[in-house]
Amino acid sequence: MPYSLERHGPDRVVGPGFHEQVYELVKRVPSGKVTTYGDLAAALGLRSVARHVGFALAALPEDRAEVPWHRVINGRGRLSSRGGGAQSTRQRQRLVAEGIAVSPHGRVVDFAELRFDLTS
DNA sequence: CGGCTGACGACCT
DNA sequence: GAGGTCGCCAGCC
Repeated sequence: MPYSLERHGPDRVVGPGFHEQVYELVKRVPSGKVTTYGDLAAALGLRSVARHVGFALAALPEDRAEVPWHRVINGRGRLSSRGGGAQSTRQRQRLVAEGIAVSPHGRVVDFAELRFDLTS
């Protein structure tokens, strides 16, 4: 079973604990820059919770527009959002709108240089 | 308390 | 590059 709002409704995942910490961290990523699930996890002090960072973003409600979730990609510099393809397309368009080039394969061009240092 | 599920990552073939 | 395996652990039944 994939993620569903039925089980992980906004009022259940937003607010307490982990998810909210992830959102606060993502909000620090400036326009034109990107970060990774692993970096966010490391910034939270738990390298191993990268998967949960992804899960937290998957559970991000539509009304949390202040959280730039589209700037979060995986450690290999690729877009990995699911949301049934449409979400991935939206992420791509938002990145391009910020001046970030994305290859046909979904890889962020010059990923290493656009990668935002969360610890700075 | 036990089991399940992953927007991941490191590593291997 | 393209697949597969395994470890990780918070939040939800």
